[in-house]
Amino acid sequence: MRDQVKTAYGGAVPDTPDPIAEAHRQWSVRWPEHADHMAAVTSVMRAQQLLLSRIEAVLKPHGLTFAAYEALRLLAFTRTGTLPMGKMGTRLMVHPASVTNVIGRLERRGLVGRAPSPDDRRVVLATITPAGRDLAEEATAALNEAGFGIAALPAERAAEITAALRAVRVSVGELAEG
Amino acid sequence: MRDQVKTAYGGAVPDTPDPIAEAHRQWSVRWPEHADHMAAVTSVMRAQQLLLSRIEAVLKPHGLTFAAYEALRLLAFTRTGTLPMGKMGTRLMVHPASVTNVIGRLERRGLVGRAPSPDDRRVVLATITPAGRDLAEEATAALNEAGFGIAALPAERAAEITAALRAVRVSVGELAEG
DNA sequence: ATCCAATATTTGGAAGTTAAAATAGTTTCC
DNA sequence: GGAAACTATTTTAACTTCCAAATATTGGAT
Repeated sequence: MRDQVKTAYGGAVPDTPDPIAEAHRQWSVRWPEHADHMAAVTSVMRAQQLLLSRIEAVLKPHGLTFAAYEALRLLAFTRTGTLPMGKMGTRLMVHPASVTNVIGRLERRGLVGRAPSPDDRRVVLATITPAGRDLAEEATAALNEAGFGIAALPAERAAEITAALRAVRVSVGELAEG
Repeated sequence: MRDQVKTAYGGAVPDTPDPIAEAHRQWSVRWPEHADHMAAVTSVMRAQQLLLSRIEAVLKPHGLTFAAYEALRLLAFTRTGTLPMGKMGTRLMVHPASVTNVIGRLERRGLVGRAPSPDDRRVVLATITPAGRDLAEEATAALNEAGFGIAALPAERAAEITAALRAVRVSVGELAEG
């Protein structure tokens, strides 16, 4: 079992002990006052990449991408299983066109239905079907079992991440201070 | 100045005080032992989305996407300004096909050159041009000025994020414990 | 010398993203 | 009652990413 440098996208092995620490060092030489920000941003990007690839690997056997899973879960979590397209975009923080796209694919698979709202005919209502509910439940169980790709991480460490990143969301104005 | 719910993709305003806290509550009801992991992962995804959109806004006037910037910066940071395509993929942690793609675009704009390696004819060497170097320098200055999208965040908070996320990278096996 | 397994890159295709324009329906306000 | 302004969704087009398959090239084993 050699320590080869393997495939390198999803689950990867860099050729430097810690590429981010290395970049931080490089930055410190020329722009010391910005090195911490650079490293934080790079860390977020890299963590997202790692987590996304693990999560999509868990979801793949169920035929879902992360985007599709999020949409399905959102619907499954509402009492009626129905939500206007626009509302979904807001909740998921994605572009309306992305909602159209994802829901379109889910619809073709019979996991959600689509119908114009009786109240406002501009509005299109997406509704999760029983099959969609089953799949959402199934996929959620799989993700939980897999600890969302970070099962090995103690819960306290996970909570620290949430807390540390709340500062970003506040700083960017998504959240009120709190 | 009303508190309207605005555009909602790039820089967004959710319709709940803190959507992640809300999701954590929901999760706690049914899967309490996984709620922290779910929240951490969701936080990373959301932070990445927010930061990426701010960073791309800074880079846009310079005609670069974040991916293009990273590739250019990587080349600019090597002494010779030259790297094999494969090596770039490893360093940037992206799929080889993505490297082909990005370098192709940079090449068309005269920011990098491409040439087969004299040593190994399977290998293609990408080299940054003087114009590429200038642009990289310029874009880096812009990013620094913008504090990488989190100028408002104190450096200590930024460092906390890097530290907290190092745990993820370790847990996933990208990094040795340290 | 040759064959075969590994390596490096590119191509083609599915998915996702965004911005901008098109379409349709609703509301507001004279 | 009708024009103008606004809102919701979809379409289109341009990018980006990844995967899987194809194409070259190399290097080691026979």
